[in-house]
Parts: sequence; C-alpha cells; structure tokens
Amino acid sequence: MQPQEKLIDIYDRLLAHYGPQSWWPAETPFEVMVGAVLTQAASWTNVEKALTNLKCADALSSEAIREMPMPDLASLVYPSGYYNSKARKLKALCDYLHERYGDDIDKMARRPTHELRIELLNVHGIGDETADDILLYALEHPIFVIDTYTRRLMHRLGIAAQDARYSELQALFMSDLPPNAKHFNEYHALIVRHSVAVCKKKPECADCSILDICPAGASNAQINPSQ
DNA sequence: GGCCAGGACACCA
DNA sequence: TGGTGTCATGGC
Repeated sequence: MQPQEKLIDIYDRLLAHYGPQSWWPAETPFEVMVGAVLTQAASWTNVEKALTNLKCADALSSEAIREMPMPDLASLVYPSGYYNSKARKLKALCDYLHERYGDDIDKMARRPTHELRIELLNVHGIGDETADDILLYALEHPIFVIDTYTRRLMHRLGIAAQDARYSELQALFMSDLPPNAKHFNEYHALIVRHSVAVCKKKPECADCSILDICPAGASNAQINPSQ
C-alpha cells in the first residue's frame, strides 16, 4: 500500500470508529492559542485546570495576560506545570499579538501561512508543534500538526522512524494529503483521540486493533516513500 | 516512590 | 547541527 493510501486508510478507520471530533476543545481562537502553550509537555487535564483558573480570574484575554504581574499569571497556570516558563511564554505570545496585529486575530489569520509560521517561531516559547497548533486550530490554516501521539503512531505503523524529524513527518502528511484545514484538523484530532483511548496495559484491546497495531512492537521503520 | 504526559529553550561541543 | 540539562505538576 502506498503512503498516501495508507494515510487515507488510517484516517478512514479512525473516523469510522471514533466519529468526527470537531476539535480543538476551546471556545475562542485565543483560548486555542493559550491552550497550545499550556499543553506543552503536560496532560490536557492539567491544562484544563489552568484554563479554568484563567477564566475564573477573567484573565483569558491578550490584554489581561499582558497586564497581569508575572507571579499572578504563574499562579493561575500552576496546574499545567512549568508555571514560570509558561507564564513568560504566554506574555511573549500576547505581546506579539498586540504589537503585530493589535490583538486582532482575524487580521492575523488573513496572513499567508508560511509567513505566520515564521513569525510564530520567532516568539519565545513557540516551537514547531505549538506554531502549527495555532495555525491549524486557531487560524484554520491547512497545516498538519506533528505531536508525540502522531510521531508514536507513525512509528508503530511502520511509516516513519521514531527519531524522524518534525519537518520530515509533516512533509509526509502534507505531500500525500490534499491541503484541507478541516481534514488536517479532524485527522490530528482523531490521532489524539485514538492515542488517549489506546489501553497501554492491554495491547490486544479493541482500540489498538483498529489500526492493526502491536503497541509493544516498535518497528525499525524508516521514512520510505516506496513502502 | 517512580514513571510518564500532546515542548521548548539555553548551552555546549 | 545535534545532544543534554532544565523547567514542574498531577495521575496512576
């Protein structure tokens, strides 16, 4: 099976099993951006607590985060871990939004994808994955997010090496699938949904068998278009 | 008590 | 360019 067929097959199976996910779990594009930073190396349950803290403090806005003293912001995002680092990252993100776009996210979204990506990567605390989270889920640009779940799944399916570079994995999806933000959104959301659902202690469970994966059997797969 | 979880930065060779 | 240490909480 060619890579394109394999990727489409995986998508079809996940969609058939889990149904449409309609991600990201947030009420506004700005909340998506904040969540993308807070979820760095953290479980989503902890991120939800931090987001709830920000909402309860009426601090889930670019202006509020910019004006809030660092210790106060750090205490609000405390449950998501790395609270000092993440408070600094959120302030850097909000400074960028304000200085570059006057906090107008619609205006920001109208910029070309590749230019936005470069801008975002120049903001402190925003790397490849966080930039792509923001581009896809907050701004609805057609770009595929490669996270730990995606990386692990691709490795287990024999599509990519475990240590494959971010750009390599992203190119795999971007070159083999049509550039459609809705599909990229749904596909990545399904991968996350599946990864969270997969039972680590029972490799034989139904969620694992959806994709014919043996979770314990990490292969020596390499990125190879001929596979 | 130890391990793991949807990263990114700073520093060094 | 790639490897390593650091940042830190919460669940199991």
